[in-house]
Amino acid sequence: MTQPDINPPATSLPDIYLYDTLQRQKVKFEASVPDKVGMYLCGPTVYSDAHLGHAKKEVAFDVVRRYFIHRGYAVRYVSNITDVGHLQNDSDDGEDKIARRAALEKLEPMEVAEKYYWSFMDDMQRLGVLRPSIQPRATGHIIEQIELIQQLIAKGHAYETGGSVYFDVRSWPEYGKLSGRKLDDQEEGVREEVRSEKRDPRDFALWKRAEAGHIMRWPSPWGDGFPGWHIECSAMSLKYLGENFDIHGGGLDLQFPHHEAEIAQSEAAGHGFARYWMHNNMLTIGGEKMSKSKGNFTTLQQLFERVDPQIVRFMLVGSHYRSITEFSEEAFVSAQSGYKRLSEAVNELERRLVSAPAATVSTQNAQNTGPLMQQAAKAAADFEAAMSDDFNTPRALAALFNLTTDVNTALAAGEVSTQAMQSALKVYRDLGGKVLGLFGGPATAGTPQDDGALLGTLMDVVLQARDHYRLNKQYAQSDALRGKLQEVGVTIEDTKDGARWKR
RNA sequence: GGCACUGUAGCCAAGUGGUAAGGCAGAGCUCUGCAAAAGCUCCACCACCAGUUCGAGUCUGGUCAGUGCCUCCA
Repeated sequence: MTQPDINPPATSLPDIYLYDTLQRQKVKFEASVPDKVGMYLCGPTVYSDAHLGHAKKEVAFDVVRRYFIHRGYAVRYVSNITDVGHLQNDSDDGEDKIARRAALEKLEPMEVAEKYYWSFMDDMQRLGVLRPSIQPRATGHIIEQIELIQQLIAKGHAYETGGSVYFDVRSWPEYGKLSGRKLDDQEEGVREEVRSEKRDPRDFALWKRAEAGHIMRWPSPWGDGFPGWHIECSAMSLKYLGENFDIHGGGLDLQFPHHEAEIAQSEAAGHGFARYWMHNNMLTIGGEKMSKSKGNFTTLQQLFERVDPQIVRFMLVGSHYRSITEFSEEAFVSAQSGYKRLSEAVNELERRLVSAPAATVSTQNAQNTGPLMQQAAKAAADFEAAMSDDFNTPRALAALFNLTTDVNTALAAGEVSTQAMQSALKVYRDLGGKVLGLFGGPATAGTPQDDGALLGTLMDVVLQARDHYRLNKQYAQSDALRGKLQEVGVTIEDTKDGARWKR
């Protein structure tokens, strides 16, 4: 992706408010270090292909990041890759997810991690998700994780037993503050614990002893083993973002126990942790959460075979990140049409700007400058207001749609000053493009100047032939030509400036 | 069972107590040889009941329906 440019925000731009899960309300964002934002996002466990639910999360936080950049912040965006195979469940005989996959695919565990890591990266690139500033891997930070565990043991918040180390939940009264759980409330609900080495069934593993045959294992002060699921995020965020970094993000389903455990580990070890917590809601299909375990998922690769990634992204930003997004085939048909409406307006503006350089604009067209200039400014202001209010992308999108009506109206009315067209185009490019991540990919409908010179010339020939028929009122022939072209995906539109084509 | 959350037009989806954004689909009209594109117009008793208020989709209580987390999950 192109790097967003430095566009110093006007002083009148609204303060940014975000919904903090910890405080359970929208709060004004204030950076811990002026003009800088440190973000940590829980990344994928790379043992299978990413699906649409992962895309919702990645796009949601990508937009948050992009908006901060737009507002002039330098963002350090850290998103981890979990390449340690965590257990399928909490019992001793649970299988390691990556090892299981490795056996299935007859690959080395690290081959599995590599394969799905790159598959994930490909998917994200196609979705227009900016690459993280730092993308640390869990297996590359075993030492940091061990150190953190040692700190917890030293402070009496963790204990070793039989080669495993557990976090002592009872030693940390704040455990439960993020998810609003009280230890005693849960007592009833916790299922019977098979393993007896924990002091309390809710204690969670920081380090697990590797049983014989467990492939992914590392030496530690407690013998060969592997890190618990939660500790990597605490260790890596501390290393790359330091204490009291700004924003920690992730899926709502990670709120408990994962994020709860992260906070407990970091703070019990004596480190300040995230200042704001953001959680995206789930993506559903048929009213049910799309998830790997339910098997009701559509992988991004499958999806991209029939839906343009830009359309997928457009659909995702069409609902708020804290709302449930209902996915259906109909949603894509709708998104396709909606996105086309926006991108056509962008294309049309570009076409006009190419064919009507500023120098040729006569002063009598200046009357058209006013309305569109103001409308573009209003769209930008509406967009900023929406995004500043907890990243309300649907409302931001509505501002672009309103502008689109204004643009189409102005263009249909006659010539518009290049200045007005440029300011409208700037709204699409800077806000829809750089902030929402749209209009950047291959989804943008091809314009003649994008295509090879040969194709352009050929089309000119075809259109000239068709014009000839039309001038002679040989409509059967001209319509046949149009029909043929439509069959191969080329649409002809007759305008008062002559015919044009697009695909 | 515990803890959260949601219920807005055919579909998707915003909504910060003051006569319901936006998109898709649909209907009519304008433009057009036709079509497409575009524009204009039309299209919601905000799950239900009660309360607070001059006024409630928006606050409070209750009812119904559904979802998420409490076990791996974005």
